[in-house]
Amino acid sequence: MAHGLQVGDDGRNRTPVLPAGSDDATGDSAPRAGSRSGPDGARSRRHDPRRRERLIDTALGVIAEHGVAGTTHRRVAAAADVPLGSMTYHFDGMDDLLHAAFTALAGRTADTFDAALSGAATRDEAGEAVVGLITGTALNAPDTMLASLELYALAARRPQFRTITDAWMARSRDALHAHFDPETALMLDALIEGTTLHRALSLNPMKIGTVRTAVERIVRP
Amino acid sequence: MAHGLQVGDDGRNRTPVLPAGSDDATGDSAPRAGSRSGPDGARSRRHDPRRRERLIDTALGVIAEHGVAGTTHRRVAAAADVPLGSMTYHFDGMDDLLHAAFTALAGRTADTFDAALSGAATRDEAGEAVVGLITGTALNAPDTMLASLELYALAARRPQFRTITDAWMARSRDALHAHFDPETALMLDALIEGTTLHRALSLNPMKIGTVRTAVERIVRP
DNA sequence: CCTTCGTGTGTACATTCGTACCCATCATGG
DNA sequence: CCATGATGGGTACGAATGTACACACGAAGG
Repeated sequence: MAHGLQVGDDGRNRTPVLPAGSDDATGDSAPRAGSRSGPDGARSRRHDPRRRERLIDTALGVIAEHGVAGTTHRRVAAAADVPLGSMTYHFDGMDDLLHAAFTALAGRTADTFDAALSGAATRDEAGEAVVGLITGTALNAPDTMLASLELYALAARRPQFRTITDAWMARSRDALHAHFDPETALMLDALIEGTTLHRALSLNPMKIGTVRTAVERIVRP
Repeated sequence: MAHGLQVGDDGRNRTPVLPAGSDDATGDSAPRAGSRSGPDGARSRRHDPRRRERLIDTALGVIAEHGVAGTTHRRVAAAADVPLGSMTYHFDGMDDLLHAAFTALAGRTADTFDAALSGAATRDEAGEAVVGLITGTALNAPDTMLASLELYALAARRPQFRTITDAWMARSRDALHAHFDPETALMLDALIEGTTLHRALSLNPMKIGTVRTAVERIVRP
């Protein structure tokens, strides 16, 4: 059972069901053999615990590469090397997959945020931690940045995804509140957002020195 | 002729073509009558100069509402009340439509930017103009904000759209350079981006006073 | 040992999409 | 007044997608 997705549920059967692979049987496929393999060649066909988590990770990669638009069950399944049917088993639908993927993304990013800021003892160290977040690899990994953009666009349009961004932003603000007054935290948050975005899109990204100057100016009392 | 789209080109004919509306003829539609109308009821069937521009405008609205993902020829055509075939006539394909739409969006936004900043005489006035841009209606119209997000996501993934964002950002920077040193202009640009984004996504958007404080801190020498 | 049920897999189907035509119609310019 | 080409319009077709099943397996419990 996954997600309360029940299998033989409400008694409605749709079609009489044909015996086996009777009439169409596309023929191509050759589904066995090489693919889906452990180090050994032959078997390794089943029993994949944590497959759902693996699918979520894979989905984030697909989202980053192709956008929410280009994220299809088939593409994610192929990238994770699982059969298409596995998607409908583990997720209630496309929205469920997207929701799970973006929730994971927001959670990890917020964790990174928390970790960087919780290590700072002084206000100056906190400022430098912010500089590190903006210029570091965690927030700027192309996959993370691209997927975040997709989440923003999605959340802006579909309220059901706003809860993810809301929770994310709340966690970011809280992490900043530990070191800065509320207003400054808000401004810093916006600066981080804009700077990260610009660094991702611009051909010649802002120098780290400029980032540091900007942070210093914002946090300067 | 539009865009070198030639009509009877490469000699391959696909199917014999059936006489008129023979077999499928979905039945619904009722394509004449009310729709597509000027103020008068009956005719008004053709001659629509500037249709291409109208389609671009409509496409921006569709992009804002449904995202690039949900932007289809059929949806744009329906929204603009033109037949589907008109899309392939005026645009070489989906990418051409998107490119035209986002180019128009970037141009208009940059115009707004220029206009606001060119009206400022002093550094303080320029700062207040920036505050006005962030909190004003032009950049924050939901359609503009949403479409911009879509453009960012698209440009981040497809280099052919980067020229649009690059030109846009260059114009923004230039407008700021008229009043601020290059480094400050860069920081301001990032701040504008992040603040606008946060204001669009957040449930309780940053107060205008906070925006003003942030701008003042950044431009503070 | 055998039953049973959660997990995994393969495939069909309705729907929607981009695009490519072919035909109709009007504005021009001779 | 007519020929002509640009413009507008309708529709068919292959491809891709989300989803729903029907079947296959294998570990847990008797």
